[in-house]
Amino acid sequence: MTDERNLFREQRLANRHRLEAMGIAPYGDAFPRERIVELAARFREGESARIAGRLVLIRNMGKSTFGHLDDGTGRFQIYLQKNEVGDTAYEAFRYLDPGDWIGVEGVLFVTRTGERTLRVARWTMLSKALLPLPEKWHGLRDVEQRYRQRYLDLIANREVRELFCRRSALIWEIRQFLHTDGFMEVETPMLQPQAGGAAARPFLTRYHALDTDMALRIAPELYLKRLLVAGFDRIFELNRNFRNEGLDRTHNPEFTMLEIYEAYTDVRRMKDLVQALILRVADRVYGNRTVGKGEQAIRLDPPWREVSYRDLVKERMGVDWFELSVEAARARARAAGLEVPADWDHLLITHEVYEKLIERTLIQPTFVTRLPAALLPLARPCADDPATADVFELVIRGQEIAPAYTEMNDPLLQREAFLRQAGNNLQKVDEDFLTALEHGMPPAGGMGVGIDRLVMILSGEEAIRDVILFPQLRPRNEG
RNA sequence: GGGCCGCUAGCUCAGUCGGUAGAGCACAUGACUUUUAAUCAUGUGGUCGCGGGUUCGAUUCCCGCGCGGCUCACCA
Repeated sequence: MTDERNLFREQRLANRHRLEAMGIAPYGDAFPRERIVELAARFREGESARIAGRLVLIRNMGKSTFGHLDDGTGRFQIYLQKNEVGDTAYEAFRYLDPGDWIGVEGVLFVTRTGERTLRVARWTMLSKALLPLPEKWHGLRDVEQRYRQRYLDLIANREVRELFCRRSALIWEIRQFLHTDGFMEVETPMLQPQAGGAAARPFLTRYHALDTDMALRIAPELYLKRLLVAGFDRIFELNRNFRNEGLDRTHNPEFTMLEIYEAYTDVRRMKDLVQALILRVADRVYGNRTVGKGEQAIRLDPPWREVSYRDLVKERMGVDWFELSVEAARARARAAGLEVPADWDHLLITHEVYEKLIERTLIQPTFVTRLPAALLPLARPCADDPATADVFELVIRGQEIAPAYTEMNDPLLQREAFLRQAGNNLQKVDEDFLTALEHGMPPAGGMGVGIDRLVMILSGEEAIRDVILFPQLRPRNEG
């Protein structure tokens, strides 16, 4: 396998040496040039042009040769004639291989079959490729290689390239939207002495200079709230979180999260904000409010359904669900096909019902409101019912896209909630954060938006690794 | 972590009911000065993922391992 690969490499190395023997440097210098996308827009026959790119196709016809140049903005056909470029330059062109980078200049014309083409007067070597491009008919299909050598995937598969261009445009659009709305982007620590703001296993590491353990953040929440204490009224952070959990179709250990906080508001403002944000990117980046295909097609046109957690559970498990004894609830959940350990209380059973039987059925955008306060220590309880939190979860295509809270800002209640969550393990309570709260945090609404999942939904993709350029894979080891 | 499936030429794939393998593209050589996944002719290219077992003989059957995919579990 390696020998075979080397054979191709040897042939290309031989071509490199032939070029060098002719006085042509295989790795050339900067080459000022016009982008192909711009050339295509201003094309006029007879005018001159200067472009550069990767030579993706070569069709040699004896004393003339056609090729296609791809510069990342587009593709353009080039044409060489032996008597035009001269014997030496034409001879040297024979030592080019598909995948090489070159620069060309010449005059524009239209071929007999109507294709816009550059007749090359001079060409310049920019970079020799020693390894071949993926197959030109079928592209690169091998899933493992697509992820391990994503650059080949991006060369060979146009739709993959477009997906990542859209992802970039989406992120730009979100930033622009928020800046226009008066939000300030901030950067808080990714390396934290104590991971907080969510319940997940962190990646742990060692900081030698301080001789102390550190964690990669699982969420930026507790630092962003410190900034609310500082008096910033509209802030957001758009960056990576790290969670040391399983790897599957919807989970990557590092993923991109947008967190937004706005002082003097609550969860209802977040509802309007997330809807406006998603519609903005759907309109401007995807140009469509219906995304995905078939039964999975998502209609983003408002209004979006809003329903309480309680009502959803009653809808699925019976109106008397919340009056049932633990034993009766357990029996009914088991009858519905769930595995329910004997020591679970009513709250845990109910949440299992929600996660396993209900959430995945919510395909169209749905705000699930009033979740159990016991599960959400960082949210403020509802005024009319302290057992439920004043929150929503935006669910689309069965996936949680954006949780939003009216944020907890009472330091005493916050401490109680932390202690309940930590099982009175004092190690886990973030005292620095509680101290900040004791200095006074204004009432605020806050929200997290899972960017990878949002891109998945808007792009109609089912696997998170298809929307991450370099998804996590098991490292290759020697055989 | 469990279950199932996959791994054959550089790429995309076929195939061998157990007798060491094929196609297209790519690559090489030749022909061709407006081609379009150029065409035509000739040719090169493989430890059939790795290791072990059964067998006269294993790419094929069995076991283990590696990597990947799907799925279940875990994951507020």
